Amino acid sequence: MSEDQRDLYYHDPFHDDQRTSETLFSFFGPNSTVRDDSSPPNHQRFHDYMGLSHFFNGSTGYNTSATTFGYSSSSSQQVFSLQDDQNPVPTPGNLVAVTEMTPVTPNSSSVRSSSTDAADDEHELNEGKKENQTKSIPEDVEDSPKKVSKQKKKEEKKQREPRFAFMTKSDIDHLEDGYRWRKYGQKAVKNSPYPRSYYRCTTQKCTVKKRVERSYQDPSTVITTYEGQHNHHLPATLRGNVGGMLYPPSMMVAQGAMMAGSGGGSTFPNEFLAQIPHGFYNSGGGGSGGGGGGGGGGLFNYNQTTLTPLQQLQIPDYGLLQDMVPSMTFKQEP
DNA sequence: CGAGTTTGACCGGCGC
DNA sequence: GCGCCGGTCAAACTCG
Repeated sequence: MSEDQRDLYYHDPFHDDQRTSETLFSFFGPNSTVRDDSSPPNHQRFHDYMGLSHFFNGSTGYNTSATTFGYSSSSSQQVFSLQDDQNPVPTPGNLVAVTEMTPVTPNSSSVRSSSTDAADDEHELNEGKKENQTKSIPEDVEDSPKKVSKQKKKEEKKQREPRFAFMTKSDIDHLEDGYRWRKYGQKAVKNSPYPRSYYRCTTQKCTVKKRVERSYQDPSTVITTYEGQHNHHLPATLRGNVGGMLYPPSMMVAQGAMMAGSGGGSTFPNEFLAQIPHGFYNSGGGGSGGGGGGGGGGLFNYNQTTLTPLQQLQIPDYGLLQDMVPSMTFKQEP
């Protein structure tokens, strides 16, 4: 993995930057510009925050502007939350989560290479790898299609699937998000006692991958990184009609608009929405749901999982959320 | 028996 | 060139 990637995955939102605990939510697209440690203080960075509604409206594609946004999160910690323009407001009981979006500069060299590159290279890459690993082709065959594909690979490598990551307070490593995933690897993470798991969407021809790891600084925090874009709907058969639950018609429309607007689209709203409301859904599904009782003060709880993205998403109020996910009971923290 | 997980090996990129 | 490291593969294994 390149240094840049390391920046993306470690320095930025997940590890080093946790000193500020503001980047609980991170989003990056291809060739993201990496924010370094000399980034402005938290409140300054709120200048760039945007609400998820922007995504829904398609007004800002992840790859067309350098934007960040935050969302409120709940936990026992207190940080601050975003309210209207860049006024970090303390919100007792809420833990701030911030999504950082970084501009996509096609020619940027800040992010490149590594075997995890673009998921659209995946098939080819895998095939190449398979060949390499299982057959160990002799050098003199180098002229063959393999070489060509290698070159092609290199070229394509510069384009990578959009990725976004977020952190959730959870005892569960692999959060349900409505999609079906197959684990294809696990690696020990440097400087962390917790392994990183690699998942791939099990749907045929869907190249979306995700990584799940636990923050070594805050073991209660799970870091999930999505890469790629689903080319299919949520599996309807999975734990009830998840897809239907996840996407209220309005959101589906907004999603479509966003996709069209950003030219090629981002997986962000898709995945993000999948991630968020699913917790609602599950929590409410079986019965009373875990979110009702109060306790540590989550916006909602999913078993031991606390997902907390509401306020900064600029979702107007909890009533709306209630409308979106009727099976779930929401409560707002003071 | 099929689908998913585990795990050791392998590969490629990158820094030194 | 070498070693480190992240990402992936695939055989073996587990589970329902």
